Amino acid sequence: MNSAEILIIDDEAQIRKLLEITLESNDFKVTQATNAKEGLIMAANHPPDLILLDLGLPDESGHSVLKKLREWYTKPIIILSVQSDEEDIVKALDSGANDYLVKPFRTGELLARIRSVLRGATAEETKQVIDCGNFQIDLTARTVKKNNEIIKLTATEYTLLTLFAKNEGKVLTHQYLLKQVWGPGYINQSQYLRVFIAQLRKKIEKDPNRPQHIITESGVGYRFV
Amino acid sequence: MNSAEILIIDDEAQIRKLLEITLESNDFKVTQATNAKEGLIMAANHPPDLILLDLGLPDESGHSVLKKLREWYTKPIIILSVQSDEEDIVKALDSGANDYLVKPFRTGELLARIRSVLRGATAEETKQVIDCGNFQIDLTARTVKKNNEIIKLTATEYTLLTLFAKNEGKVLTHQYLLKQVWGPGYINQSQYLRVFIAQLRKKIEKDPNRPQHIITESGVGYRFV
DNA sequence: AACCTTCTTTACAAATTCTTTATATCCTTC
DNA sequence: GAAGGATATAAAGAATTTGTAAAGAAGGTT
Repeated sequence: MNSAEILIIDDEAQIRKLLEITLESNDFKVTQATNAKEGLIMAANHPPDLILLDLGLPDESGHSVLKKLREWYTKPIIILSVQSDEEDIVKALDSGANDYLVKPFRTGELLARIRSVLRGATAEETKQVIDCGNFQIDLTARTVKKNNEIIKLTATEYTLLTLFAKNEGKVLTHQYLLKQVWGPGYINQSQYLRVFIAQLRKKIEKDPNRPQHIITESGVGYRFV
Repeated sequence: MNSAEILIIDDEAQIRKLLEITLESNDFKVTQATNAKEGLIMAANHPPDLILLDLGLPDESGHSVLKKLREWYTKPIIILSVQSDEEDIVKALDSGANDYLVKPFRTGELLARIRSVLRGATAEETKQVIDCGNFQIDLTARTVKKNNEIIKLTATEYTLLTLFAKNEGKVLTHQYLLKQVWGPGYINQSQYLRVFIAQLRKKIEKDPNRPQHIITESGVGYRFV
């Protein structure tokens, strides 16, 4: 769900390992560079959503790397540095860094600061949409669209449809469907199912008489394709 | 050249004076509030470009003030606090603060961090007005206009409407709406919702009998389009 | 104190959805 | 191709949910 990509540019193996574990356990995708040259190449080849940059690199000044990155890279850059001098912090922030943490840093705070700077950048939420060709189910908005028009479904119809969509290709027995949608006490009310299947087909199928999505498996249940 | 307006919310006169001198000598325009209540009113009456918020206010928790501000205020907020606990920092950043400085802070660093967050804010278009075609919601002014005329909405109606506007297209359940607008203890008071939905529709819909914005999703909740 | 605004509660009307019934259609098996 | 069970569909009435008006309560203002 998170899956933002973070590039770590740091020469200390210990720090890189710590960051890797911390970030990956928080659903971030992590790539790593051990020096300035490598970092700049990796950032250019595959621009990440955020860069964690150490100022104390062996081959080039961190401030210089920051300036080079900011010539084209517009997404957030957070500086990690052992230097706590005001001069360094001001210089880094004025060169385009979004934040500056002094090592050793607290991982919880780092994560919060990462979330904070990413908030502005990745404002769009990941939509969960199931595409069924003929129509689409938007799970976050809880709507079903057909030809870009919202189809009105009752609560029960929607529950039934999402149950099908989440088990595409599988045969769902009458008992299972009745139990999931209406509850365990309704496993004998097969007529409910027939009524609601008919209503659903009327709403989503092109030709309800020849259903292409909700297929009946006679004597067993229904299958969604 | 700068002239960005900064609101200081802090009860310590010394800090306020220090900030005032520092900021004004750097071409910022400064306004001040000495407690939470005053701060919220000043921010609402004349929204500044940035807010410096002290967490240790006498009349209300700083975290609470931050949350109230973030309900409508989209520009940068920097926290100044004597608290250096990770818990406080994470909580503040996750509540929408853009940065967090521990007192005593270095003025040069503060200025650099102010420049940093202002840089991002001006780059992004801070959308303060939500256009719903038929009418517009001005989040900074806390007003709703229809045909360029201001519609009078009560506080509750406004909260409900902005909640809808911020989640356009999504179905919001009764429970969610009740929890967000009235609080967790009210999730069973669906009648409140019906009354206020009716009032809102009367005010914003062309034909309240045939709502085009607030759509009811029977058995589930409402959807705003 | 009288007034105004807003919130809360009540009562009933209207709309929607669910359940049931009735009947038609399909499919399998002999 | 006929019989019988399973499935499909329409339409009714029953039940639930939602909409609306309006009265009472609470709080703030003049």
